[in-house]
Amino acid sequence: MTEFTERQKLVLALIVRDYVETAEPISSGRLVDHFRLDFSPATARNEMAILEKKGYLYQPYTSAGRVPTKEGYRYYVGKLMGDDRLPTHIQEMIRHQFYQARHDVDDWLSLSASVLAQHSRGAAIVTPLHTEKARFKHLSLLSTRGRQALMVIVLNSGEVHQQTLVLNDTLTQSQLTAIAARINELAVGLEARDLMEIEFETGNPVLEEIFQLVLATIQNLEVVTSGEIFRDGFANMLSEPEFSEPEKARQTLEIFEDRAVLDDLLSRTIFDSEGTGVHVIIGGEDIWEQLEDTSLILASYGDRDHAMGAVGILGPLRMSYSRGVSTVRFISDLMSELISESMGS
Amino acid sequence: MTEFTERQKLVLALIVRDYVETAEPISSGRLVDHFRLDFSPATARNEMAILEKKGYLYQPYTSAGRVPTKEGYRYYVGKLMGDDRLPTHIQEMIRHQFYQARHDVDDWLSLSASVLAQHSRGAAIVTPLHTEKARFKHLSLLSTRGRQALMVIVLNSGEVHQQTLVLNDTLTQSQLTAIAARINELAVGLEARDLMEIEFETGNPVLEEIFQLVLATIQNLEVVTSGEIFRDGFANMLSEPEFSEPEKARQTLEIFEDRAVLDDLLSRTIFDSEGTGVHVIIGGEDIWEQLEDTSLILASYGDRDHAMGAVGILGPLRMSYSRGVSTVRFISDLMSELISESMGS
DNA sequence: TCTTAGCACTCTCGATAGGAGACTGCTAAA
DNA sequence: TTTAGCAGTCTCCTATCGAGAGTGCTAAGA
Repeated sequence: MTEFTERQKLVLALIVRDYVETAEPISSGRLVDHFRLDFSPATARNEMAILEKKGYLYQPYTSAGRVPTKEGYRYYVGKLMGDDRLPTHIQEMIRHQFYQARHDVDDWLSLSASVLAQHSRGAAIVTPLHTEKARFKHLSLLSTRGRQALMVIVLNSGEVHQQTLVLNDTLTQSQLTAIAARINELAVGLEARDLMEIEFETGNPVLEEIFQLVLATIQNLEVVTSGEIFRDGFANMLSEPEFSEPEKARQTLEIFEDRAVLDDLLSRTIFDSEGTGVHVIIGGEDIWEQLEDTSLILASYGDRDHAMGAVGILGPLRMSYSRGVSTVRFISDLMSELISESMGS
Repeated sequence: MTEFTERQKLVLALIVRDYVETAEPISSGRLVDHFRLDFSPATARNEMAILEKKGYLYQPYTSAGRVPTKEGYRYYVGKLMGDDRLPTHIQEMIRHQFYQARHDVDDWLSLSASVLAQHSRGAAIVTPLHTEKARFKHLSLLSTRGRQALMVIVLNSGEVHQQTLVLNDTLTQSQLTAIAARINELAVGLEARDLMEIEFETGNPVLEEIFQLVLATIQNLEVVTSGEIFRDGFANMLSEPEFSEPEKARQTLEIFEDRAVLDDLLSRTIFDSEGTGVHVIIGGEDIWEQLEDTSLILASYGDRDHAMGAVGILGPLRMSYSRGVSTVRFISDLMSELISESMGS
């Protein structure tokens, strides 16, 4: 990678910052003026020409100001952007909101989405906790109505999965409790592949039916990212000028609504990263074509030994990366902290 | 209400249908031509002038074609629109999809949303089952991780509510099971107000803490529409020309993302209607100002004696009401049928 | 060698104008 | 009561033009 002089880096950084705010191409005059630089517009123009030749800036038309390219954003995020923290009073405010909702972990998730959306002004995405290795801990069966029963499976990681079953007969709660107790006895602590080995001497068909369902559910858990994805704040994005063409807005919203794409992105974030760092995906990084005009800032939370989830935001290329990264980082740290706290000592 | 001649009704109906398709003001010439009417454009113009004077049509500008007003749509939906059914092969297709997902009632909900969105080409909204009178049936406590425990409450209606608790101490599964058993003993069959009367002789603080939470949850259930709302297909709406101005799209998306508004609308639909009919809310009916430019088609499902939920779609005023109504009606009937079936005999 | 003033050049954007085309309402005849 | 004919109106498209913004280049200055 080509290296730049300090002044070139400064010019690039300022153009990114200014463009993110104004959404208008930045001219040499404006740059020098607005940031009170100690060199002249002509010098700035020379630097900008160099940055453009190297592919970090581009001109919408012959005599317009400059706009960062994807490469420009990437360089900015990687090398130029300081790692800001959220201001302390905002951190306090957010913490306060979370502690008010302290009894319900699910509330934390939707609260995360809402806080992320509000502070980053992008669209927020949050997934619940999820483990790779599903190890059976406990099963509960609840009679709900008629032939319906709710099956709740708890895994060792603390991950909860549930499903409403429609059985062949109506069973009472005590019958269901008995069946659940029997399965718990046999299956506790086992992984899916071990569960398959269990032989049933009982000729009880109901028990076997339910057991098969438990088995299927656990196996399924190891493959698919489970649970609901919490979303919020897409409306924010429609205010951005890049979505004034409805076709572009539609395409982006389709990504946001499409579980398949999100699952792919999020699961890579959760399991592929070494550290707990924040991932910034700018313009799809030439892997996801649909994301050409959008950027994502993603981070995982939880801990590798138990279960992890992901939080993130989605915005136009021209988004405030520093605000986004600091918000996402803060929320993911906060979630990790809350979860580890609630695991007790 | 003023009555119209048959021909006036015909003209109104055709204008609505044609405008819904083309999104362009309908001229007298186009109308006669396209529908091969046996009167002349001049006659059509006269009728259109009358319909405009009565407030059912309007002209975007002096010499443009006509567009239906909200009143026009309302008259069309109320008196002119036939009650079409979905084509049989589509019905079969949808049924097939539902029967494939027959083990999980929650899947039915998200499937409903997806099917509604796809067939109506609008944005779909689906709520889970909900009762007005919450009567305690069964409680289950599951140890998940550390101090966290999952509380699952089943009501007599079959409605399930759950919450992750963060307790003061780490409890084992068997301790939790014992506590749940104790509460079940005391509380089965009671309503929230009866639950409040129970006196605790036990000096067990953990039991009392959990009991208070159960109580709070049940009381809460009677007030708030509970559970997640399933949404899908907002991207469809962005293709409509009425949302080419991003500001309008943003406002509409905000409604779609805002639980408060949806809860209001949906709970009215569930509990205020006499029959199981389909409600069409056009332009907010002068009650909801935010809905001025949108229409909703809503219906409830389930049965009044147990629990009900709502399904619906949201679209621009210029939406295909006949397709919308037939889709919503079919889905709500199908859901009712599936749920009553699964209640056994 | 690096920086900067000066200047010609390019391109967008907004305003203005004009004309084609689409529909209407009205009038008068069938 | 219906309809042909017609004048009138308004939008929308296109073309034109000038102002303004910003650049790249050149040549002079530090």
